[in-house]
Amino acid sequence: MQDGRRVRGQLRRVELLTATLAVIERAGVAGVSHRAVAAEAGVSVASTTYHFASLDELLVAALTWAAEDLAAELHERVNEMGARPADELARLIEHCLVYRRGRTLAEYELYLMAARRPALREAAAAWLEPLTQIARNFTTDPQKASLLVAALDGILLQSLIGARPYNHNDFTALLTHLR
Amino acid sequence: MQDGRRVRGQLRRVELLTATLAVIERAGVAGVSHRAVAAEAGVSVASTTYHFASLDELLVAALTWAAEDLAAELHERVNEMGARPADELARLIEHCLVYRRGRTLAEYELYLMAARRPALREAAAAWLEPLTQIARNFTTDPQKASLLVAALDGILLQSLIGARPYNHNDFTALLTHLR
DNA sequence: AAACAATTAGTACGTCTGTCCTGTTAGTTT
DNA sequence: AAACTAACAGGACAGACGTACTAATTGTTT
Repeated sequence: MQDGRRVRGQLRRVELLTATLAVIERAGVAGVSHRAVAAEAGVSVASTTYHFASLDELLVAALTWAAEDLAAELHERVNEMGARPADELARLIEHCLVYRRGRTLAEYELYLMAARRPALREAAAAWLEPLTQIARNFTTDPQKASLLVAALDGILLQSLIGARPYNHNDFTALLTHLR
Repeated sequence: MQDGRRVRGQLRRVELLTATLAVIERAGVAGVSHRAVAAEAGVSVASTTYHFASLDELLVAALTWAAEDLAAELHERVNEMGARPADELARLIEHCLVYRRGRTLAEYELYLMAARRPALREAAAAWLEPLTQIARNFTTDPQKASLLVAALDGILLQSLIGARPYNHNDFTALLTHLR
């Protein structure tokens, strides 16, 4: 049988990771500290240092965890996507930019972290995997698919920053060039 | 006539901004502190706090300054670009990813900062302006042009992270879909 | 029940941080 | 020359930080 202490520990580990994501949504990666995360989770500081010896370890874990989480969510959406992919793809982007805006921004901040740590390349690449799958669902041409993945990244980024507001019709119009 | 003290002050201001960019290239935005910047510039701490009262002010100034700097450089390249735009565009991207890799990464970190401060939206948008111009040089269709701008952002980002290595031929092949 | 292990709480230490304050230098104006 | 001011240096302060250490708590094994 499972050790009850360990399952509780794993639960708290997840609590700490979600708390970390919450902190990042609110204050950015810069706002992450053992104390801030502990406060967010309603937990003692020692508990965070127990599960994640260093801050770096915490951030790395948060990145990989967020990547898995996003992959799982996107995977669901991929399965539901069939009839009118352009419209549904647009709705997905809108979802990321409106209802999940903070989370998406947090993901991009973590995403960029990977550029400085080779150990995270794999996790960051996994991030793109479900997107690539969606793209291949949209068009069979592999070149157009990878172009679409890049464009999705760019559109999300630019809209997050507010340099270019998101517009549903504009976006679906763009997609017609990639069928 | 100009005040000699002020012109020296402005020079030091620029020195501090380039030092800030250098620190960001080396250690990321997270590594920026008054002391780190002062050390990089070989200057006393008080000098940085004199020119930029708060750290935030320093980062904001660094962002807008970097944006202007990049815009100026891209503007030059736009003028030289004529004969074979696809190839030259690919060379530009390669330039950003190889010879200017650290700087490009720094720019993206600052770029993302704008998402949390509405005051920076304008500066971030200015960042896209020369890119847009290049895109319109490449194709007359405005939709394809904005698609290209987004794709450029995505490709740069993904290559910086190392999730997708840059390949010259692949890239020029992608561009054919956007003529 | 007793020995043990996983987890949590409280706390303390040294370091680095942002920022302010005081004095000093150098250039400008009158 | 004297008053003034922009620019700079050095230092000091309180606070937040990462992290290690010790004890207490809780669950498991024997």
